[in-house]
Amino acid sequence: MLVDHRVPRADLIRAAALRHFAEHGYDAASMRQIAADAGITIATLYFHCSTKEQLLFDVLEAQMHDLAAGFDATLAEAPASWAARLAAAIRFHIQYVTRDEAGANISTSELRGLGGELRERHLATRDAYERKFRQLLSGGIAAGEFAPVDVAVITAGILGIGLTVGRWFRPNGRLTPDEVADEYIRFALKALDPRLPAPPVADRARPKQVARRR
Amino acid sequence: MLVDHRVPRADLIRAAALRHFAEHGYDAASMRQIAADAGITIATLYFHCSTKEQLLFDVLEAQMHDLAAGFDATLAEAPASWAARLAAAIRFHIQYVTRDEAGANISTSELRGLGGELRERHLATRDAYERKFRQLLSGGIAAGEFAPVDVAVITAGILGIGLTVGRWFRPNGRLTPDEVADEYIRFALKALDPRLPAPPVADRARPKQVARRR
DNA sequence: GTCTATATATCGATAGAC
DNA sequence: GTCTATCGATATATAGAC
Repeated sequence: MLVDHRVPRADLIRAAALRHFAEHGYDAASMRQIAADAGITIATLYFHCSTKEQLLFDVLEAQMHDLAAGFDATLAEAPASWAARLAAAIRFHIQYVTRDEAGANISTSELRGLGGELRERHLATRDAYERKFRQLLSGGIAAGEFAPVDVAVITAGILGIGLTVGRWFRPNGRLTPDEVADEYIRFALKALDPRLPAPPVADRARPKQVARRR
Repeated sequence: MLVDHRVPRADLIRAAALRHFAEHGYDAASMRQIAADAGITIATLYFHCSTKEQLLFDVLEAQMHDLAAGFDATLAEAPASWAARLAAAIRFHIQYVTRDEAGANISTSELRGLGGELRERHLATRDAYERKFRQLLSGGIAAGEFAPVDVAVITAGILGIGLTVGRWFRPNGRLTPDEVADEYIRFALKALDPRLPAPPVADRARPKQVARRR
């Protein structure tokens, strides 16, 4: 009775799929192995999902909605200043991607597996999350709490940092997720401080390009 | 005589492989299609390379050596100040990943295709490039031209930005590669300016975590 | 060096019994 | 809902003629 019916099968399947997509990549992941990991056969797996691509879509969407919900919950209790809110958002994002669960962030790396309408729909979900981050920057700039920057470019940079942190971070490494977040928060808030002068634009002489190997 | 023997076959094969690995990913890329793209059959392809994994290794190594050579050439003619040198390095990196050639940076996304010794060897090549970047930061800090930061973390962040720029940048977009580089250079140099005070450490209260879907 | 033909394995997806 | 068995396509890699 109290065995394991408490976790719906669909969630078991998504969890298994996430592990395999994250570890082997979408194309290399096998539906047979995903099914085995979820304790069923491939035929049963196909009873629960229509195609491999649809399964990837479901996994990515569930993850992005999870991320967005955590973001909202974090900001709901964050202090009022724009700097504090951006700091809380960065810290949440870093903590999310440094969880030791498999595949904390495969939305970018496995997006190639999606095509057509499913791809468009997931990109819209991703954009919605990025827009939340952008509004933190543009709001702070409008309020005079941040120095003016190119909001789209800097937002992409901050999210890009988070994306790659998930790749190199190791739970037993030198720093904790909080310490990593501290470093990036300090870096970003100093760069965004409106009271500080911007450095002179650096020499824009084109760097020397060596011929690429063909 | 002056037909196309000027480009060695091995280079044609690597270029075709790079295109397919970048576009479809390592696992989804087909050796038959790579061969066809290079104007030969799969049997001829296997005459020139031993395995698909070895071909990926060769492609990634050629690209990293290309990147490192460009980096060295850029710094060889960069001004003496650490800020100017870091700016030149960032600009070079951004310009490299925003080239419209296919797969300007697949070293991270397709690393999963390598295992065992080949993986270790390529990681060593990658580390060598990252070390060049780290030395710009640690050198500037030691000289008092940069504020003290965690060199490994900030270097990873800067390279992470570059990695993701290669994903969203579009040649006909709003900004040129130089303008994108300007934005990140300004951001980084301001954050690293030793004459400016660091912002107060942000509230480290743990962000609220919602339960993840299973 | 390049080809045709093929060996062998695994893939995604389905049919149909229970 | 879950299974066994299988279809048809495609994959990497190789054998052997030229």
